[in-house]
Amino acid sequence: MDKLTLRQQTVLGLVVREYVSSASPVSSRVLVGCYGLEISTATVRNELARLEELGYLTHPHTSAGRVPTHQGYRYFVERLLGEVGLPVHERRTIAHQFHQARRDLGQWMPLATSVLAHAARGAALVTAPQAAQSCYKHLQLISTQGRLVLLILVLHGGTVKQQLLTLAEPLSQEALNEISDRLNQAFNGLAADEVEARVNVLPSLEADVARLVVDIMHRSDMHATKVVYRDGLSEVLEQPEFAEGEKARGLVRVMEERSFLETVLADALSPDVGSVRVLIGGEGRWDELQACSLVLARYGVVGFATGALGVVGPTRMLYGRAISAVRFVAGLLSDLVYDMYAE
Amino acid sequence: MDKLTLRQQTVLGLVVREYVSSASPVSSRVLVGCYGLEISTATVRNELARLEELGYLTHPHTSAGRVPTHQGYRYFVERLLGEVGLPVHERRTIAHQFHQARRDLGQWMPLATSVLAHAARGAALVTAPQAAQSCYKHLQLISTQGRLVLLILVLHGGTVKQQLLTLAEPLSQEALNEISDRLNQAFNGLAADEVEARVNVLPSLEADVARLVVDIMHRSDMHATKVVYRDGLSEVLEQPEFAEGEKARGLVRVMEERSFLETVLADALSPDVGSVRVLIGGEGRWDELQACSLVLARYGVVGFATGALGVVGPTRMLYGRAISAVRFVAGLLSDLVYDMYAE
DNA sequence: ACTTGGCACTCTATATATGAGAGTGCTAAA
DNA sequence: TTTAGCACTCTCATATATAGAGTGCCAAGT
Repeated sequence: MDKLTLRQQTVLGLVVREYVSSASPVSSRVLVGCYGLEISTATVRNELARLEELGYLTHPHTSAGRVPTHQGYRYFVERLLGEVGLPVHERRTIAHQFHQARRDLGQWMPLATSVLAHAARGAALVTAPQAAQSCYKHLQLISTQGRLVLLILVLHGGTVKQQLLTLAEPLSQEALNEISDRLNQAFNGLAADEVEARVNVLPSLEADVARLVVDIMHRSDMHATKVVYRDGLSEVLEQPEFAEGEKARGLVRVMEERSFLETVLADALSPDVGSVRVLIGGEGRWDELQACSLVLARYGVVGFATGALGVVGPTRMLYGRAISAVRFVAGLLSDLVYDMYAE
Repeated sequence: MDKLTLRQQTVLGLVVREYVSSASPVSSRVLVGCYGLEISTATVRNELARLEELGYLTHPHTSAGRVPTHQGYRYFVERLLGEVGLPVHERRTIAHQFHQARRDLGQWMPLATSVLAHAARGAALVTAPQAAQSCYKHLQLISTQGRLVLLILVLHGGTVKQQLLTLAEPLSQEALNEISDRLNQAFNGLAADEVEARVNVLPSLEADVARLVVDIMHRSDMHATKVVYRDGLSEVLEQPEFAEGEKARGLVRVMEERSFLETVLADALSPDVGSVRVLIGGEGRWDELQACSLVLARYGVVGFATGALGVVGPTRMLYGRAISAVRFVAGLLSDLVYDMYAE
């Protein structure tokens, strides 16, 4: 695979960079003209032809310049890109935005999504952190009207679940408080199964509530990664590859189809935190992503809670930017998760 | 405005219906052929010309059929549409879906959005209910690590706010529980200002927490209607008016721009619950919506909490469907708000 | 053996012309 | 007031010509 000569690597790198920035097939002339190669266009053409034979480039048609293939992008990302980072001033701006919003948990996910989209110049996807195992923290029953009661369940890590339940007969808020207190005493820090094991020793009403709690916790654990936050789609649609209506529609469909995104994330994401995965053109597994690349990472603390985030763009994407943006935002979110879960 | 003869009304109605279903300009021939009018094409042409003079129809070009103008759609919606309702089996399906999810508060908004999008055949927007005035219900402080504490605040109506705070020195979970209990005793059922008035009589630590609570409640009250849930965008992009890339992009931009949608909702929405507003082609006020119509309604219980919901589609939209879907879903959500807020 | 200038060749994109078809507007008669 | 008839206009699809871009390859040079 690494049979490319140094000059071929240079040429391939230049083709990718030029195509990414210009969006039109790259000719031998601009390669020599704009990048000061010390060789003639004919030589470049020979190299281009060789790179095409090897599968790194293609031709839209006979008299057009070269365009990278998926294999070409992959080689570029893995061997030519080198270590990249977001510019310092951009890192600072982002860190500042997060600092401003740091107290308000409700803002973190939307902010992360929006920031990621802008920094990476693509569409951003972020899922909320998902605990490895739900762990009971606090419960509160709140009377609304008649027999209808609102159950607020706080899990370890700050996840909040809201659920309605209907009592056999109305109870005062005081009575509900007492039940809440007793359950909090009994269940503090327990996992779903441990709560379940203690259900039977409780009086019937409390047992009912506890069963509901177990149910909520189980559901919360089973939930596959669920895509929640999206932003920056219109930025991607500005790209010429989506100028045609049908292409644009395809992308929007993909971005709206939660179950599809979940599958892709689950399939493509490495289980460990910190490493960034690049998925180019669907990697032959997802036709819908033929024209797209994804840059994905997991964030959080393995064993406690993790979430996923990623950037979607055309295959002709600013990989350097996207990768460093994903890495940076993942780091910020991991810090938050660490703060929330560490004891 | 109501100077149209009965026959003109019939013709206008047919043109709108036919154009909505076929998406191509309507000729006098199909009008007579498909709808069994007892008059000749020439007569129809005269009526069409008259309707065009009056501003209800236009011509894309000399030899094309007629297309409704915004004014034409408005007349249709206000005087020709009549009372419409969703088919019974559809109502039943939707009611069933809501019934299934009725206990899980977290599901209501996404479900409402998705259901609305499908029923109305358009893109749906739904905002979470916003209390007229925040009212303290319950607070819980949860220790995470060191001096970092998670504050969970439940407001009347079930809204939950999560916030981080940093203590001057670490406290045990037991100590935090005691503080929570004391504040809950003191503040139960109070509004933000009332909480604020009692801050000074508290010991310093509790006063700090209380000030934060006041801050959260104030922020929650100030928040303008905030668009949160969106679905069905790709359904709208299937429509031929968005086949061209630039048109599609425009729509996506509009749907992604929260602040814009907030403005439109705030401006166009009537303050009372129950009435459905139809906004056609931006009504001259919003150029970005030139090609779109919105069907909007407020839901909830005035004085307690209300939210907004709406459908976005091309001006050539199924107004009857959209209006009845919006009305129906608004009713379901209003019931939920009623359950949550009524005492 | 590699590099390079030169040139024929291919394919796209753009502009232009042409004809069929759709649908109207108008006129004159019922 | 309605209607049949017909000329007129405009679009859309198809065909054709042309300019330009860029390659592939050959033959000569290093």
